Amino acid sequence: MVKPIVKDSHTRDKIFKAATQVFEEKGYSGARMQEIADRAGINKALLHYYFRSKDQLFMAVFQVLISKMFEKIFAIFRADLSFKEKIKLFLDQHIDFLVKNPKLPLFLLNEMAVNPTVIDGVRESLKYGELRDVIYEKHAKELKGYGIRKSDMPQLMITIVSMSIFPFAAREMIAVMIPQMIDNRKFNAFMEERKEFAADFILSALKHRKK
Amino acid sequence: MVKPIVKDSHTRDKIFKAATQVFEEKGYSGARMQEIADRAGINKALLHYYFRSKDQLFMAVFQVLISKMFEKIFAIFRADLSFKEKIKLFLDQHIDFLVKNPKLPLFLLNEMAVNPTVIDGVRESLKYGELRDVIYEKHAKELKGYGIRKSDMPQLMITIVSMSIFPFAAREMIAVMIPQMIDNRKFNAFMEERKEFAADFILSALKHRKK
DNA sequence: TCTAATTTTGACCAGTTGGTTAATCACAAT
DNA sequence: ATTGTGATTAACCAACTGGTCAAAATTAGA
Repeated sequence: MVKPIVKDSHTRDKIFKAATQVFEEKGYSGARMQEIADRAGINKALLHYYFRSKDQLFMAVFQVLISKMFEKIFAIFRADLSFKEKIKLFLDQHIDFLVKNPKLPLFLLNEMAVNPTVIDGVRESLKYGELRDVIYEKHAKELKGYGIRKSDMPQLMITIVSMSIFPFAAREMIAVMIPQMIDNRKFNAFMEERKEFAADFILSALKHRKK
Repeated sequence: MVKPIVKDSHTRDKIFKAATQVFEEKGYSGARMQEIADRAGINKALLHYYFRSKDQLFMAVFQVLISKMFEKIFAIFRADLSFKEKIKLFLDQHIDFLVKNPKLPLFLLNEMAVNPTVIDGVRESLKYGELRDVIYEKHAKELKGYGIRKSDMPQLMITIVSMSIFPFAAREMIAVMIPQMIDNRKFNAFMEERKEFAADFILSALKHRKK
């Protein structure tokens, strides 16, 4: 039998999945190697056999997760559509994605804030500068019609992205303030509703913008 | 000399401030009692003299911070102004507040997500249900004119609040994607700009809303 | 089947962490 | 000065945590 390029991918995978869960739930400093081992159904020593240290395991997980998140966002904005259509597509697809990965936003934002070192390992996957220019060039006419200058792009992009991300990051706070939102199905229904609400909101804002 | 009601408030205060700093920076599980003691310039044992345990110290800090945050938000929305004016006032004052407390949003959101127990200790300070109704009743006419039904209020309120909070929660991610934002002054200028941008954005969206 | 490499485990270790304790210090009241 | 009280400290401890290691189990190849 051919020697596999990576060590037994079955066990490695179980570890990786367990680690992803635990890190997302508890964050780096709250996560325990023992718990990851338990959830993977293996010995703690085996964890260090596949991933030398907690840091290395964490970085492996973090890199995959942040790539997942950004690939999704970038792919949508790179598509060949009008800006208006892109906004709709973005809200639709990104909210679908986040419903399946509800803990992702807060996990990524928090780890980056608490330990900015993690950023060095992923700077490459996040070259947005290029994208921002591409977006503006591509839609210059449409956006100018809305009174959006190139210098307004950061404000606009952050606003759009926050529409989908923020409710997930603020999940618990929302649950406290609107008790029926504690129920996952209710919250997901709220996010389903939000696809249309946010698209209408953004497009109306753009159409009617002063200046 | 009169016996003070609370133990020496000077030391207690130094501890509380140091704890606030450390918890905000590292989160509960990343914070170390030793570091808090060091920053307060005292012995670690003295920490436990004033606050029995890490949990107790944390809850004290957490409660004060979450109250600070919500009092600010609630106070503004309770004011006697038109909805339009409230939005402007909110963005103005809340962004000013967050510029002075930039780590607050992510800290609160994350701790609530990682350890939902903390919520029990502060449910009282967060009775929003009442407020939502008050807001809608008070501005029913104005909001109906914008095509906002009572059932849309959560979508709208979350959108408004995210305008100020999200950029602070996503501070590091923004810094990665827009390198000049690494500079604090640039970021704060961006948030200053955002006051007007967000107000225009929201009000235009409302005015021009379909349905 | 035998052997060598790989995978998995239990036991163990050193450093860290929250927390305790008994002693000391500062100081106000007698 | 003495005494009593609260504030502060150094030293210490038990539990936890990431990580190691040598031995055992499994697997693949000759």
